[in-house]
Amino acid sequence: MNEKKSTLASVAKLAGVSIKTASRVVRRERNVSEKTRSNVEAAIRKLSYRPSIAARAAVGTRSYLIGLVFDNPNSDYIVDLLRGAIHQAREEGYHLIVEPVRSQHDYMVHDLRRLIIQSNLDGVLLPPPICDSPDVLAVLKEQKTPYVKIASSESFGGGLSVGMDDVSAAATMTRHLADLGHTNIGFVQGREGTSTTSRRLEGFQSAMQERGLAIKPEYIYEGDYTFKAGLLAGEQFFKLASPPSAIFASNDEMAAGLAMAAFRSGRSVPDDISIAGFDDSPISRMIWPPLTTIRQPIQAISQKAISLLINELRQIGNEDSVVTLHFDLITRGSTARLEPDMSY
Amino acid sequence: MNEKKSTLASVAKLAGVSIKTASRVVRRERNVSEKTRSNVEAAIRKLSYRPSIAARAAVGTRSYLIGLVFDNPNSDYIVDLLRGAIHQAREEGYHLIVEPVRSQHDYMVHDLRRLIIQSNLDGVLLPPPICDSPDVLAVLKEQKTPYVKIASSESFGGGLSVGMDDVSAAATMTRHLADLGHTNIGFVQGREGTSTTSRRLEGFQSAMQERGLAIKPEYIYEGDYTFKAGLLAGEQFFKLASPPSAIFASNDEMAAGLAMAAFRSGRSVPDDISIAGFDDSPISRMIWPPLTTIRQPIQAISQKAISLLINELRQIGNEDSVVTLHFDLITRGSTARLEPDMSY
DNA sequence: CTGAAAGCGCTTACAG
DNA sequence: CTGAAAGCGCTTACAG
Repeated sequence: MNEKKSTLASVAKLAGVSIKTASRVVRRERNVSEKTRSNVEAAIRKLSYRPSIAARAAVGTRSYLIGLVFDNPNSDYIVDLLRGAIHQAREEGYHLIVEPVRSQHDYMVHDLRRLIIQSNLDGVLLPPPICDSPDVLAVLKEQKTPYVKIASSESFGGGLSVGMDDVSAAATMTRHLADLGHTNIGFVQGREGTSTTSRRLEGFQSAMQERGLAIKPEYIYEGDYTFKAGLLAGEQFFKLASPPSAIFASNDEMAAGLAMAAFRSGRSVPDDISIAGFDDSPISRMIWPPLTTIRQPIQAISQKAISLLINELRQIGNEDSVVTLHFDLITRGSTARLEPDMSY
Repeated sequence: MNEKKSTLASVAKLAGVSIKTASRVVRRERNVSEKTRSNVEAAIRKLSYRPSIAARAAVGTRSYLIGLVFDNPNSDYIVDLLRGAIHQAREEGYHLIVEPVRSQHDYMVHDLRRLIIQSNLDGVLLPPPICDSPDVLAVLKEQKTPYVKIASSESFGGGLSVGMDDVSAAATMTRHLADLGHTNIGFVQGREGTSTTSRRLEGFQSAMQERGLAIKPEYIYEGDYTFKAGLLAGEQFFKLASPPSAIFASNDEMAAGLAMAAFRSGRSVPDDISIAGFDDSPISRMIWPPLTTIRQPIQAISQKAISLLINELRQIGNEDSVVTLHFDLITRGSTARLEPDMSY
């Protein structure tokens, strides 16, 4: 109950060494004898000592502050990212400074520069889409501030990067639908110009080819990641003489739109039509039946990103500057085996 | 471009005063002559000086760190709260430490205590539902850490509190439906036991009475804030011999479920049935037609909350310890005037 | 491998 | 109304 903050001095005293030596152990420097190290470590444990970030930062060279700069309309994504990043940062003795920006505004670059200087940020975490902003990367380079990009398009701008394999995830979903017996599979694309859009399409196409299934032009709809695009895609598909028996949308919102279109045309999901999404966003569980989808390990991604960044700051370095993490196929009620008597 | 961090010493030098006096101006203390003050303020502006939070914190008494502790599944709400809080905190020279917790876990209280001690938090911001946790309030009181509750149920636990008038918001929405000519108005409640649920019901009831409209028991459905509850509510309403011509759901997800039920029963929104939600959450714009709803000034609420908290920390004090902010009625496509020939 | 000294940018008592 | 001094908890050179 009566916890009190312990200091480096108290640790040093308990271990019978100088403050400097205690500091060396805390900071995992070399040149400490094994015996001294274990003595100090025992004292640290006993006093449950954690270095004061404030004092460290006061010294000047480092702030032990990492910025999470975001301009992303998807709050669920951001909060998940935040959870992973906070956890890892705290683990390594860093604080996280969250900064929401509006990338379309001119003063965004100015604000960012000010934030970096003012708060003396050691490094910055860059989720999409801001990770693909040349202006932002230019400021970071000008300020010589290290950064990690999350799910960036390719190796744009260099630097550290953590992401997921969209191509193989989309291929996995496509194979799932094929495995359920579907051969007429529709696909709804995301917004043109974003890297996920083309990579998810690529995964769909490669799996279709792999299974020897035809990709009919009328089964591909150019969407934009909105519910309404899914609704329109569904209306168009269901007007066809022979509509697809399964549709894979590039995200969950469009899949929800497809489900709405299905209901409006009197079709039942998944009995009459299987629908699959991507992202495992909350809407995938908000509608009925819930959506089969792809889950990204968002927290793991941001944890890894922080970890790469801190290794860089400590000049430990990283084996790979680009890390790709795995995804999960989540099967729920919106997809089902194609019943032979249902096909026309 | 070549900005550099300016220090209190540089400000003092430029203004021709001691560091201590410069500090007094920065901290808005009394006992500084008008002339000296304006000199120092000019120097501050010229050097665009901002105090180093780290150095301040190193001194010990204050950390200039405010914790935002949350356990809320609604990410959009949290991110909005975050925007307002970050903005205001930065404005006042504070940093925000974000801490996601899981209130059902036993170690949550332990983690919170540790966070407060470790990071030496000056104060804490408590959004719902954690603002109603007796355990959390107990830790805060034990640590003598000031806090502000957001949208707390009544004056539970004392302390500072900022929220919105749910009763009057629900009444406003009900009047809107009555003004459109609806007399048979259904209502879908939220989850039993939460304070918003009873307050929104209360607002509905009082406005109905005010307009002399009957509240039929079969027009009230006990929901739980989920999409599915809205779906089930709709199915039940539409089975009635004379269903309502307008339905007001206690949140947007349930309203979206109602819309889905309407479509499935072959009804058109808003021509056959008007539907209204509450919260102005993203789903209200994700479905078609978009929902008429109530918008809470979430960012303004968290700004005000931070401002109250900091006044408390500075021992300036606040006029009111409980602040209620206003809401907006957002009319969109899901509600329409009741056409005489449509009523049966 | 270990330590005594100086200093980070600020604030808190204490004087005048 | 204003200032010189001491110190916050740590780190960075510099010695030995």
